[in-house]
Amino acid sequence: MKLSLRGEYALRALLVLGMNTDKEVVRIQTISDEQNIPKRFLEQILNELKVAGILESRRGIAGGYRLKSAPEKITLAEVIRLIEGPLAPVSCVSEKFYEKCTCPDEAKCGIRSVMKDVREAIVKVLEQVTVAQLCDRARMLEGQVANPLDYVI
Amino acid sequence: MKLSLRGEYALRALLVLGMNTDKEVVRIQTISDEQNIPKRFLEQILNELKVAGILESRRGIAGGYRLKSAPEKITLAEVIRLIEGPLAPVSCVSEKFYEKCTCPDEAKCGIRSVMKDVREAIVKVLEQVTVAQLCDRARMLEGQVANPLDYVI
DNA sequence: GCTATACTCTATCAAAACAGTAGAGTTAAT
DNA sequence: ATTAACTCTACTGTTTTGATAGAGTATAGC
Ligand code: FES
Ligand code: FES
Repeated sequence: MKLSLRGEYALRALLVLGMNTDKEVVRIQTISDEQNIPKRFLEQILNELKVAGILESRRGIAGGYRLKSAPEKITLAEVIRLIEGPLAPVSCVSEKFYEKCTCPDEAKCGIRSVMKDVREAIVKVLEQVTVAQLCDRARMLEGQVANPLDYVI
Repeated sequence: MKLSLRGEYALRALLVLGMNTDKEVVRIQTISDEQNIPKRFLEQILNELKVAGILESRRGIAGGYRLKSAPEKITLAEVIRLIEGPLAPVSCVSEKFYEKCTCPDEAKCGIRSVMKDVREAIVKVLEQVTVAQLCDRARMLEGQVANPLDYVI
């Protein structure tokens, strides 16, 4: 049930980019330093996110990456699906990456029934949370109030 | 976020054993046939479940496996934790298998905050569902009413 | 006691996934 | 022109996964 490091790195990079939407672009080196991610490995991941249309880049000496669309538009679910594949614990309950499994009868499978619930629980969280919210949480944890409205009774 | 085949096989074997609590024991061969699981692979898995105290076995010509405790006592969470390890998507939010990750500051990590929610969602399902309930679902899907009480208004 | 059959234990193995490294190439600001 | 950044493709070592193999041990039934 684990996320690969590749996936974790992708999310952590997006967090950095989300925190720096004021800047034109952020360099790979900066993200790499800030998050302890091997630079050459991170290059691949960011490029993959770019090809997928989540990031855009500028090349050359003042180059770097930035989010292509608003941080509110990018859900963690889509990022993880892109990097990792299915969110579902077994492929036979996956919506986007369905594959039938070796069970004799999918329609009567108790495991499948439970795993559907698990998938739904996971998806519910990850499709709701956007990069913007990820950043809000990070700001909150740093003691900076992200949104004062949260504290109005 | 995927379960390995090993874990899936374990659950499917437990489903069969749960459906056959009336019998003294069930042979590996029977489970293997019923669920399309490679027999020699399944042997290892069942033995692992036995060593962990979830199953018990009888050897010899009338041998086989059965659940050691009541199907209501065995949760899917404990089985998956045994076979697969952590339920959490990243190790830094795992309760039973905690390991710190490469993030610069765990306490201020937005990813970690979200992944905690995901872990909780997964655990909520898998710690609630027992082998008994797994069997109920399977019976339900087969059109047999598992428990007539469910239909009393 | 013998035998057939089932579980037990350890080892091995091929293929895939994972995590990372390397190098040559392209772009663009100065 | 230079330099510092992204780009693209390939490779490599390690670990995990999904098995398979073989020798050994227990037991029911004759
Ligand atoms: S686990 Fe996929 S159908 Fe049974
Ligand atoms: S993901 Fe583990 S602390 Fe950031």
